Amino acid sequence: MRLSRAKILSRALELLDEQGLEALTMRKLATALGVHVGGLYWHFDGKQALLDSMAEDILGLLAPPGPDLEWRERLTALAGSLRQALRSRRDGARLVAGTFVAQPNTLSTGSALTSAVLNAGIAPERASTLAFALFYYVLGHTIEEQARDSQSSESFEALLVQAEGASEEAEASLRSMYEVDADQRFFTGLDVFLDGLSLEASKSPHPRA
Amino acid sequence: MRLSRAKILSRALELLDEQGLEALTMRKLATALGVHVGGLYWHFDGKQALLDSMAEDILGLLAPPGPDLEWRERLTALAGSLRQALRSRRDGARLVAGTFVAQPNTLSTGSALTSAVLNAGIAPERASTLAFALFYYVLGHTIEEQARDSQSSESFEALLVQAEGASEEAEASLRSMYEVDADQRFFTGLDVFLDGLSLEASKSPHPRA
DNA sequence: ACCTGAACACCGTTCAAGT
DNA sequence: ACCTGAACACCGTTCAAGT
Repeated sequence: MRLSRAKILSRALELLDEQGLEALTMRKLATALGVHVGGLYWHFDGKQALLDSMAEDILGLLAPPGPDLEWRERLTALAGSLRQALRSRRDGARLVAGTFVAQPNTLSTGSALTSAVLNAGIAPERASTLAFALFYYVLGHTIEEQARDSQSSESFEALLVQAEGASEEAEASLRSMYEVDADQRFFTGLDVFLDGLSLEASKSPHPRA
Repeated sequence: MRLSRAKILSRALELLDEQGLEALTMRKLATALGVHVGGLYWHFDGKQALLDSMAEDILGLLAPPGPDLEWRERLTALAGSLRQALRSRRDGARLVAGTFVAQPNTLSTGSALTSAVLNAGIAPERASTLAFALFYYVLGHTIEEQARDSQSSESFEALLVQAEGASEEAEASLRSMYEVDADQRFFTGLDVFLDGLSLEASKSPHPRA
């Protein structure tokens, strides 16, 4: 069974789903491929290079929104699709957060977000800044979602008990994370950001679309 | 020289500043303290417990805003102070992102944000969700800021060259991260979110303050 | 060109034994 | 109570040597 970048990559993504980011080691990956560790280093420069490729692969799942969407629907679709892409693999958000790659899919994700923000009527010199702001929100939210997936519900109970002593707000905060489902929390925060964008655009309009 | 939780913790934070999160190992920490590795495990249950304590220590730097501030000023101060706390140590944001602790400072950070959002006039059942949204934004932004600090400017040049081939937007995006300073990017994104909050509050007002 | 085999320089964690 | 000393079970990476 011959090796190849593609084969290594897909096996690595499988391992990620099965065991999580922590357990993804070059040695386990080699064993899973029926090969000695050293062999991997002919195809990839190192573990980080492999992780970068995995992140790039995940961002490749981002669905380009239909071209006839209004800016707000377009940004909602993009942000939702980005979140889904990150959620497609266990620890996907943390994986992407740990890499900073200039590869096709990563760059096109950035430019898709930026052009959608431009379409909202935001001035060019602020558009990319705000596109990144949106990206950070999606990334941060999804990291936390997946962190919760990996946590046993018992340890979350314990956390709640701890919080009860602290303050009303602290307890209510945690409880809402437990009760309100992730989709709703995600889109609630997103909508507030988009409300802000539309207000920003109406203040100093740069018409487009 | 006797060991203690406090001594281990402060030496660990120094090591973090000097070498970064990757290089912070139990063995190096033990050596820096003039002690054998095993000794650390009497004071901390494991490396994660130490990291949790470090995160808790960092969040302890969050300055409580004056009580007579208007909600928007209060949230701006809180978010800015949170960012500064995370930036007080090398890789501070990534450190905090990797922990999910129910300890006093962590919980009080959450409740400070939540009560400030409540003060903005947001309905209680949405306040904590939006407080978290804000938290994710600050965390994500600061992680990226610190990632850039740790990157050589040459590798950033190389990234830009890569991006030039991709698309206009991609290049402009990256260039803006390079040119616009971090403070300005941070508060630009924050303002948009706060604009959204005020709009949200005016739609279904829950008056407070 | 592509992989083996073995080594190098590390890790986190445990635990009997010492003091 | 607090730490030593030593071991266990891992890591990522390199590289001569094989095919």
